[in-house]
Amino acid sequence: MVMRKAASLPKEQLMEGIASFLKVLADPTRLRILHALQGGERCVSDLLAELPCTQANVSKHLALLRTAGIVEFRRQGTQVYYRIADPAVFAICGVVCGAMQRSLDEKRVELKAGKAALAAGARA
Amino acid sequence: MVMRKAASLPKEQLMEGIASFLKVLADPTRLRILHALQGGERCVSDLLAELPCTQANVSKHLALLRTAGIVEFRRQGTQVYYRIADPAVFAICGVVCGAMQRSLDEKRVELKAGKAALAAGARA
DNA sequence: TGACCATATCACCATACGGTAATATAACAT
DNA sequence: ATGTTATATTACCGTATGGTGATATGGTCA
Repeated sequence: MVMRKAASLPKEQLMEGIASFLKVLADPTRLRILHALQGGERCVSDLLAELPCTQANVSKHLALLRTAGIVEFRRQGTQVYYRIADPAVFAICGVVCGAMQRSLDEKRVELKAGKAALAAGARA
Repeated sequence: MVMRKAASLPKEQLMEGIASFLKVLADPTRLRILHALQGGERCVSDLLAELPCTQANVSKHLALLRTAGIVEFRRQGTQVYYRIADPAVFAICGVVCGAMQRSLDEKRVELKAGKAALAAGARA
């Protein structure tokens, strides 16, 4: 039996995919939109009320999130309700926050060590 | 006793922080660098050997990763060895891969449903 | 010192991206 | 039909970003 090469994309393409997914998340306005959607479905005008944004701008960001598969939507009358498609988004943000926290803590420690070294140098 | 306002940044700034952290991750070349570093410390010339990149380019990307606190480095002679500062990076990539996978699966299902609907429509 | 290696930084270009105003589309009401 | 509201799309502008070649910096060796 011939072994199929297990749908593992050329790794090169996987990197491209991860990068373009992350690019969509890597914008403060889109993160604010996702944060607003964390409280449940919202229609575009709800989002407009919560965000300091133009309607065109929000719509553009929503389109991006939509094509990335990060949000889904549903029409109700003239309104369009958006919702998070996969809560993994919040897991990502959580991990990022943790990493940032650790990174900051480390910087703080290094800073303290640096000051101590300087003081020692001054005494010498 | 006066309650301190618990170092909770204005949420606005938190979004900016997460976004700029993710922006650093959201580039295929930098992901390739991180992937190479997953096998342990590498010096710049090692990375140059593994990546289809200019030296200036790799150096620029490493500088970005450094200032974001994603990698750390150590000098040894004329060489500079880089390493991952926090393996959370890989956790993030893992979660992203999972989300992408689910998103693709969903698209596949919708596609199938769409075809079925078309077929039903054709029969009607 | 000077030559040589590894790495970092600079100046520049082309492209991508976020924001906006204007316009288009879609659903409903009259 | 016409008008109105809600959302999407388009065209454009300014800026940020990735890539590159040239140059600078820093360490080692003779």
